[in-house]
Amino acid sequence: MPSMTRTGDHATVNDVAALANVSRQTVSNVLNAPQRVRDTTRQRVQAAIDQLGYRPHRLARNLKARTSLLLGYAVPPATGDGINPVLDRFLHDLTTAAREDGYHVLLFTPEPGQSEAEAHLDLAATHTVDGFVLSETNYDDPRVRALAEQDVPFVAFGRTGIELPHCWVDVDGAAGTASAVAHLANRGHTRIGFVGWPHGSLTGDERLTGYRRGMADAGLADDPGLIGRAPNDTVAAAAAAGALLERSDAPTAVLCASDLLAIGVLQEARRRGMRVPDDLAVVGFDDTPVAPITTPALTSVRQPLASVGREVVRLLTSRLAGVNVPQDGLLISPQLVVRDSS
Amino acid sequence: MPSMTRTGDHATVNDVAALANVSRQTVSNVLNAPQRVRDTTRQRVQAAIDQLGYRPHRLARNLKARTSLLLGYAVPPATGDGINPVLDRFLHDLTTAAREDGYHVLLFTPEPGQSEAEAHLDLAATHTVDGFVLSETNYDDPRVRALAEQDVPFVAFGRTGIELPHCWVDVDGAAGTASAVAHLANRGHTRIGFVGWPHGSLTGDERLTGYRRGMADAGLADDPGLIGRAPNDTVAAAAAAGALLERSDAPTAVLCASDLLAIGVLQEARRRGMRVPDDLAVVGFDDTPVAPITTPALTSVRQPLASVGREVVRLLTSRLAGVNVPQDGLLISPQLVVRDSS
DNA sequence: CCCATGGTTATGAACGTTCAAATTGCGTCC
DNA sequence: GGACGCAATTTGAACGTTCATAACCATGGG
Repeated sequence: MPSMTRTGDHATVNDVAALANVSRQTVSNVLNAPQRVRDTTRQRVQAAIDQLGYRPHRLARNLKARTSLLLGYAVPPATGDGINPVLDRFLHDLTTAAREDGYHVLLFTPEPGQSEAEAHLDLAATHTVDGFVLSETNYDDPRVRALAEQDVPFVAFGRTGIELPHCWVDVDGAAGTASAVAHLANRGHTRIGFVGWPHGSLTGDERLTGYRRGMADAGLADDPGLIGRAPNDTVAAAAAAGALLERSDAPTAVLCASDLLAIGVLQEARRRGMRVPDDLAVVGFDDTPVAPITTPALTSVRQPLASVGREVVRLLTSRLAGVNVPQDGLLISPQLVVRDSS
Repeated sequence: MPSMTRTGDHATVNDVAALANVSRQTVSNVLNAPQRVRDTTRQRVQAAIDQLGYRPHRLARNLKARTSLLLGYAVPPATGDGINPVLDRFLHDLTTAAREDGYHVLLFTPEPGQSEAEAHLDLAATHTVDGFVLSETNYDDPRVRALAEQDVPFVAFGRTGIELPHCWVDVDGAAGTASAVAHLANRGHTRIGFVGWPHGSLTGDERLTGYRRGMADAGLADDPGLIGRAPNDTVAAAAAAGALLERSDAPTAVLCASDLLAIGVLQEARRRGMRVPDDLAVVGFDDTPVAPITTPALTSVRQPLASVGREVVRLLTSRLAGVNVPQDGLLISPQLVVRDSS
């Protein structure tokens, strides 16, 4: 059995110092700068540490060091329907990357009646966290504006179009859709449709832009009649797909701005008795966990969330460590995962 | 424009005290016990607080109060395939409930080479968190054993079979599958199959138990030939379902231990040209976000994750506040969500 | 006139750690 | 042999807050 006793409350540097007959500072040095301590003393102190099961008190250490070693992340409000592409995998990667740099992740939500931006500023002002990771940004994101104005360290996963200098990391959605179009063109498709979100979403606009670029690159006509829009649910997507498929010059392939939209398109194809991919090829975006288990398995553009998480944390912790990080963006290319639907 | 200046570093109680011509303790009282301070003084201090934009320093306050006001949660390792039923929704509810009680959630993962249990003990010993929330427990969970032995406050979402006194909250999986069987029996099914996980999972065994109880309650025979087992992926589930459907006395309905298994069963049914629910009814478990978007939409047993999160946090914070919480369990009944597959 | 009273404010200490500077120990060089 | 240099260790102070206690100050009663 281990010698750890746990008499109730925990030992402090002073307890260790008393037991080892040294000063508290020497105990501190054994832990933080062992080369400053003579070997014989170090061993004596270490024995005392082991005997008492001493662990330094994080709050005390951090207060002195004026750092919390915490990165704040506002857990996004649950998006009623649909599969959140981010939370699932991203948080794990974020947490792991943070640990590698000596940080932990603090989750929070705004108080009732408090905006997201206010909640962030509040945690920064009280020194609860050292910096923030943002996700699911959009045009003119108020969080980015507020934090950038107040010089609070943060890195955003996603762009905002805001001119204030700030760090962001994003997946190159345009490159993703463009490569999906190229893939479909290679398969011989010449009429490739697109089902995207309504106007006003930066991510959505990016993905549409990439689609257009991909069409141009493949030498295909940019026909507005090939483009449908729907909010992010399957029913709306099915309706939008239906409208495209009604046309005399209906597309033989449909690229979607999300997996959820793609599932709606798959449902509409099945309803019409069309076989996928023979009669209609379908490609999604995000490569959510459902993509491999749709029927047929969905070809989708995979977001490299692990890389994003690592880069976001690396940029943020570098800045927190005083490194002069360039306050601009980093684009990471996604990768097309080809399955049975295309 | 606001008067907040942010000259760089933040103001402290001493700065406010100096500006308001009072002692630091009076400033503290204005914030924590306003009734002790004369109105005129209080207003003068408040004006100074506003002018300097003073916010108390969390670390300092918590060090003095000997509490971190953090609840630790180990973000579960990403389950390669499949949809994690927990992380998505549960974390949001957990965070919100924690905030209501004045706490935040701290995410972490074990260091390489460190067990989950060790990682928990480490954070407790360094006073990084005040307590833990566990999820995805199983028989004889080493985390529960370690934390209970060391008297570290925690509440588990899920049972473990461990005899040491400890708090847990769980969804009554047996009640869930039993009610699903009742539902299927009401629909006229007499041969109801079950596709569950391999032996050795407490959650899985519970759900099987409930299935058996439901069959007995409905006066149906407990036929081992109606029970299939598969690891939690669609391919294995399809194979298991195939085996059941090959039998001469094949089931007309199949209840599954998870939505993912149910999706595999749906795929197998489709492969065989069976119509759901007419030729085969299928019911899942967890009501993951994919359930509404399968074809046909999947009937599933919904876990009341919001309630679980609230209860878990309430129990934990009560214990942390010194309330003598009974160290035992709380079972919450899930609710069947009937959709098109049954 | 002095002291008790009770409300209000101020002071010292402490939470547990580490930084900066002071002190000790000890071999070495002139 | 004493001053010097260097390594090892100790001491005082500080991080920003709050607790416990002391001091202050009017007011009213004996």
